[in-house]
Amino acid sequence: MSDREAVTHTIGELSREFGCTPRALRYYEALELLSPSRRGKHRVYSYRDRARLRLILRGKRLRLRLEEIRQILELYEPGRTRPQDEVTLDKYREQLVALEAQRQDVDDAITELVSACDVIERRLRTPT
Amino acid sequence: MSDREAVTHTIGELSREFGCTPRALRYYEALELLSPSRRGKHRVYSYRDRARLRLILRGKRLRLRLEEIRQILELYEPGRTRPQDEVTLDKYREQLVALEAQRQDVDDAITELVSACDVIERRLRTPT
DNA sequence: TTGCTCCTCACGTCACGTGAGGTGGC
DNA sequence: TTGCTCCTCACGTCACGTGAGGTGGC
Repeated sequence: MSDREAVTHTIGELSREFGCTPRALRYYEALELLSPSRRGKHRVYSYRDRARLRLILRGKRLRLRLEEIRQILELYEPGRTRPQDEVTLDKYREQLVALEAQRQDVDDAITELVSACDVIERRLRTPT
Repeated sequence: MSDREAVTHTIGELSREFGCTPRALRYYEALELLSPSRRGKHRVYSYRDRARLRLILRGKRLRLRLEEIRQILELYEPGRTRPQDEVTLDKYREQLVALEAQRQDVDDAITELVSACDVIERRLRTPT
């Protein structure tokens, strides 16, 4: 067993390292995204759990839903094969379409807000 | 009483016209964003209610929270005055900052997704 | 009588936040 | 004994979606 595999973490350590709350880690466990072992009642996170958490948070940055992240994690369990890569690629491309729509949305909102601000500013400048 | 003031709407008409569900209109009422009168138990929406709904949906396009929308609607009840305009302007500017952060977020996610797709595509092209 | 629209609960969704109350080892 | 970190419920948040079961007028 290499050193790397022997390293374990508490829930506090991991949440501090990745900037999330312990509650979030427990929630990921409830959704079966993580399954740390126990020492008594306390959770013990292995090197592999830590790697999975990194992937989970990456998925969140990509704005995937936890359920989608769970499916992707499942795919990468035994060893990568082409069909698994293709499934992941499909999910990513779908998400890309969704994100581009979202960007358009936000851009529209910004445009609308800027002109709304203009209207009010103009009104404030007109004498009473 | 002008024609315009005499026009009323059912919940079904309004939700169809604005592309939202009846449930949403009832929810806005529960939050006191709308307060239609009643004919028996049925809701009757006046011209003014309709105008408020338009403002609500505009706020949603601007990605404001319903509670914030409620505050803005309150400001415009009796007649506009400078302080009210200034409060609205402040809210809008805050929201603009939030939206710009969100756009950056989405852009980052898109960039990350595109390169994640690249990695997988490259792997798929390499022979087994 | 059948359809349609409307009504009021009230639970479900999503990703946690936030106490409450308790345990265990330094 | 005091602090600290951990634990398990379990309710709250936000903006509705989704039945369930019932009413009223054409």
